[in-house]
Amino acid sequence: MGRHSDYRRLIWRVLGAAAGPLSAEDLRDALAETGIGIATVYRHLKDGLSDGDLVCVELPGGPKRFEPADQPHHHYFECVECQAVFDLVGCPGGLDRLVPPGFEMDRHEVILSGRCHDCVSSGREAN
Amino acid sequence: MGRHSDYRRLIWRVLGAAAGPLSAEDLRDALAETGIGIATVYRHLKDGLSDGDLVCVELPGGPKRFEPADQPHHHYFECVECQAVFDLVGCPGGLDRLVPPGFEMDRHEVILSGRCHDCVSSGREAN
DNA sequence: ACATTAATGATATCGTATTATCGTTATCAG
DNA sequence: CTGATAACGATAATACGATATCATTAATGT
Repeated sequence: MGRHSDYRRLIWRVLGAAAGPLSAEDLRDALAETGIGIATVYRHLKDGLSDGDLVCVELPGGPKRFEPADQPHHHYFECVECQAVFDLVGCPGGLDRLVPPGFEMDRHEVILSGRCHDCVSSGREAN
Repeated sequence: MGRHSDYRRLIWRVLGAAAGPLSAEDLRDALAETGIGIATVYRHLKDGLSDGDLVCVELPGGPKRFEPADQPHHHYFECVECQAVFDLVGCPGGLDRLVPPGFEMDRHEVILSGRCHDCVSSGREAN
């Protein structure tokens, strides 16, 4: 095997412990001490997608983010200050009544945005 | 004045008649007969944003889309077949209860996806 | 007619996220 | 030790949306 075949394990561990989906850069930063290169991060993320272990989350105006595939249906909160994305629990009902006649909905996404706990309590302000 | 100062009017007319927000490319295609260039489209869109006449809508994995600013709060349906985006009327309630303690929500977005009326009735299938 | 100005189109350039290339290095088998 | 293999890092290349540049042309005023 190659030099550090445990990078994959490290990435999985970081993703598993995260409060929400992480981007490739987030992961590289989280593992900066190990000296991991961005190419390696993308490689493992790609493998994870093919293997079905990871899912990709796209939010408006940001890079692709990734999280373990074995999570129940949920949505996201994006902090406008620190750009972090947090998983939310639960799902609002009543979405079906928004669907126009003749349309067929098979997915939905709910994205809340505002300031996260840390940014609120540290008083960071939008400018 | 310049050659065709009515491009702006044309763009506004197309946006006003559209079933949802349009991208710069959508607009160029809609006005293809006029020979409008993509630079002109972007120029007028940019002006519209500065003037507050237009708003920008970003959906995951797509280009920026634009629509008139004088519309009531609403959400979107994106067709996975033809990629068109449609305005929806109404807004599901109960989003506040998704906000974790200590977080402050100031915006939300709801995006439904599936197949639009035309793609359903014409039998186009996802592959 | 002539000069001025503003709008335009072609295209070059940019920014950013992502992927591909390739030489290097660690690990392992014989 | 030697050769093969797989993982790696640096970085070149790509994709694509958006912007900047610049010469051209239409409308306007004189």
